[in-house]
Amino acid sequence: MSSRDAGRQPKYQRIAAELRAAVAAGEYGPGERLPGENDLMVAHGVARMTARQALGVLQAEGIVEARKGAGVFVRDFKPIRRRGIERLAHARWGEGRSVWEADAAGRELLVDSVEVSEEDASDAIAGVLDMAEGGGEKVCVRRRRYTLDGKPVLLATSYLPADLVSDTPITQPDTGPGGLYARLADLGRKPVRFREEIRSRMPSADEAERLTLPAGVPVVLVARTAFDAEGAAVEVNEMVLDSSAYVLEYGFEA
Amino acid sequence: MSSRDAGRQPKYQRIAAELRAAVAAGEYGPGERLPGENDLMVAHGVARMTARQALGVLQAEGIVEARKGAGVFVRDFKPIRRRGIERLAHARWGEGRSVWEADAAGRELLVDSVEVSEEDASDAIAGVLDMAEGGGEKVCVRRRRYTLDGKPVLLATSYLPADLVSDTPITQPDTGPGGLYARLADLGRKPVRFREEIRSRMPSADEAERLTLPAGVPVVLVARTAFDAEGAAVEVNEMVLDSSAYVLEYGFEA
DNA sequence: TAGTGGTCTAGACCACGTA
DNA sequence: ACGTGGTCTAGACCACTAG
Repeated sequence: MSSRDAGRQPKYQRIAAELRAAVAAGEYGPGERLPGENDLMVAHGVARMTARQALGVLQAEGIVEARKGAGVFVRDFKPIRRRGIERLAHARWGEGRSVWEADAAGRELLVDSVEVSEEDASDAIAGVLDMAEGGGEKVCVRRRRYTLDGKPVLLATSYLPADLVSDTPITQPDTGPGGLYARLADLGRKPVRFREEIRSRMPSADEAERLTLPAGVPVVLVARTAFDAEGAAVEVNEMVLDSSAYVLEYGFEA
Repeated sequence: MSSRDAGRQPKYQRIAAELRAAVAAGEYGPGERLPGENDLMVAHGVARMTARQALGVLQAEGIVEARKGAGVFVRDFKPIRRRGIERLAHARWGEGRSVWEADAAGRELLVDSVEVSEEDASDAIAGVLDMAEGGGEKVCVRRRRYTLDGKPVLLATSYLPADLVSDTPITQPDTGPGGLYARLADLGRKPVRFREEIRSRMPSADEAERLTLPAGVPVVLVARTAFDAEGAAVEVNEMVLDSSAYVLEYGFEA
């Protein structure tokens, strides 16, 4: 460190803190450009790598996004709401205003790509899904990607027992009116109960690419298991969500 | 770049990919030490900052954790399960057990610190909570931190209308048997319905410190609103969870 | 005490976006 | 064409942890 230490904090942390405060104070609004590496070098009298490190802190925090050749910009947060109840049932839940705003108004969630294949079940899937006796460990795998206003926001992978769904539209890209669950109903295996397990972590390199995630944006993992009237697990759907695009909502009674 | 480009990828990405694969293949198990900066410099013939950058990638992905003066180690993932339904069933909290103690599966989840105060409601909270007419915008705020096996994993902040809970144990650090919701029941405002909103992002510097989070670990935010029999929102609980410590679970019917 | 990661410098060349 | 962020080098000193 060259001259003063300024409160026992590393220079790059001080610079980061200053920028963070400025963003929080609204000096730089969503989408606006921050001082770049060169600006910070001059303003604080530091080397390029130090200015870079300061900006790296804000990127890792998800506050800011760097665009090559353009600059560093304040990120925006406009999620959509995904309701655990409503989307799979008709019951209306939770009147009253919500804590986080999430407007889906006028924005389109579309399937971007569909891929269907038959594969050997992983141990994790085989352990959850109720496979028929002697039916092997084959599963029908449906991989889809969803985009919101053109931006990919969700990767979904469904697993179903292969012998259950063979020779049905479920093995086709287009499952027909009502979708997957309507076809399961046709088979007399209509899902009536669901369990969703949720966690979060940083994306793998592959996930970051397929969701076009900038640095500092985690993914939310939702694993949904669908049970039929007999309590058999007929489908497992593993979803990977862009955490900056979604607010999940669940309701339940005491 | 000095000699070969090796597939259009930056050196540090190649090194990171190699280490990532090695970890995935089990060459380095949870808790084990990876090659350090010096090792990578020698092995790949790169400068210190480049080796550092490679390790930085794995840290940002949450795969690995650096310990000053010791080395870089593979991180472990041992979450506990938090069930949305069972934990609030009145069969549990109605009879002397508080909400959070309910699911310490073998491991101990303890309250680390409690802080109670009366504050002006933020716009977000005031918009959600049903405040009495003319009762002002004051809210009772209860801040708690929970630790699991000594490690902080959850920050919880409850907001309740101040005029509703004044002169009750809710304004005390210890709310008594059955906890907060039992006291609301005493007031004839027993919560009967709940809504939980969930999102995820990287922690603020403050959150990272209070949860002792290493780099590359996001937080999960859970905002729970409790409604009484009249449908009035009597409590909002904003929680910040260490994402590596929790799996959330919800169940519902079609 | 020896080795580790953390911070920092002062240069360099590149690919990219915007104008 | 110019400025931007992205990558990289070859040094340096420090604080911390472990043996």
